Amino acid sequence: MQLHKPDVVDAAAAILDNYGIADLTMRRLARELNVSPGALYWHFANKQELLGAVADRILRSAVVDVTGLGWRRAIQDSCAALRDAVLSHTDGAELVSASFAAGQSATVVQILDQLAAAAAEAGAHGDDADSTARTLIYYVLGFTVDEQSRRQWDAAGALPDEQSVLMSDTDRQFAFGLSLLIDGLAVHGAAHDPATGTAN
Amino acid sequence: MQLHKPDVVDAAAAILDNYGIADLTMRRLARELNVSPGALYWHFANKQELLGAVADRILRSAVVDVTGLGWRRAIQDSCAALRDAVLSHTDGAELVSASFAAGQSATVVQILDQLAAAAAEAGAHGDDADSTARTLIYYVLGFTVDEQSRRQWDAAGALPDEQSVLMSDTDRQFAFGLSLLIDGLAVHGAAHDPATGTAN
DNA sequence: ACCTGAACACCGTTCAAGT
DNA sequence: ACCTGAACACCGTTCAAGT
Repeated sequence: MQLHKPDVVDAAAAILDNYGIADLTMRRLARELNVSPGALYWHFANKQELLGAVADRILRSAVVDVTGLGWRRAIQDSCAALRDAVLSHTDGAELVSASFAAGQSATVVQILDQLAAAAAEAGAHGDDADSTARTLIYYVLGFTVDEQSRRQWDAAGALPDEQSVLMSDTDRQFAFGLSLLIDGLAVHGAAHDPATGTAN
Repeated sequence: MQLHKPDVVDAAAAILDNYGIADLTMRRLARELNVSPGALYWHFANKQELLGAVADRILRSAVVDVTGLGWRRAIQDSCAALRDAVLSHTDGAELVSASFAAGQSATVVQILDQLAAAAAEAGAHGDDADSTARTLIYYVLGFTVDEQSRRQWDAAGALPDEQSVLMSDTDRQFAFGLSLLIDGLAVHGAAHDPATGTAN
């Protein structure tokens, strides 16, 4: 049977989830698919492009509809969905972060656009809306990479889990950092667009 | 002559500056130092530790004295110094970002402490001051990794430089994102500590 | 059009043995 | 204490040749 792009990406995602990013190599992936390493290069120009496709697969659940929510909830929901998506796969934050930095994730760009639209709604103009969106992405990816590496570190040490109905500490920390950005944006929006003021 | 840790780090930094992070390998470094690859493992446990030492070398100029400046300038100056330091070495942002994520840079922790102190001065308590400091670092590292990869991309294409006495666009964008965080922090500080209010 | 086989030019890390 | 030599177990990528 022939090799198709979605099958390759699925197999790559499976290696990621079961063994982590260090084991996601072209040779290992080829072995799993019962093809020679060179075969992958018919479908993908290089490893970066393959990883970008895996990143976009991870981010399928990260694109949420936020129309009509108001800019605050739009930002909160988009960022929460992004965080949840990357945390739900082994080394997902690291992979998406690297693919974003390499300019290989179309989906991150899509999320960036959504966030920029929300920033515009908050009163940021043109360039500032883009800067705001990028700042939000830097925050979410930086936070989640950190969060995920800590998790995996003390998954070995197996700390007492402390689960409850309450928000976990990391949830609160995530919300706090995000609130700094959102409140800062509100200040800027109010300064440049007094009509809207502190509404929403 | 014997191999000493600072010499190894200097040689590694030289490779980084002249050839980039992809060429900073243990074997290449050993070749440059006229030793066998195994020799490096007498002085450093592994590559991560070596890279952490290089990161700390890059960050020597990133630790600035901000006592008595007030929390806004303290944050602005610390972040500007961090940005300048990583941008002054080829792939410096990527290296420092990776070393920070791997928990191998003592200097980033030091900067983190400074930022947390400034956040406390702004009215953030305990955990929130730490969260604020981490958020600032995520921002600066995310921004600079992006900025540096764009620079290197169009260093090949050699776009017209557009240098002038004016602030460059990236300087303004950096300041804008940072102002979101600073203004957000001011809102939180004012909310929890009405006495200080909007001073500083 | 799609894939194999084999090569090219590398990696990080370990470790017995030397001095 | 510090380093060599050599090995182990891999990498990403290319490309003539096959079907």
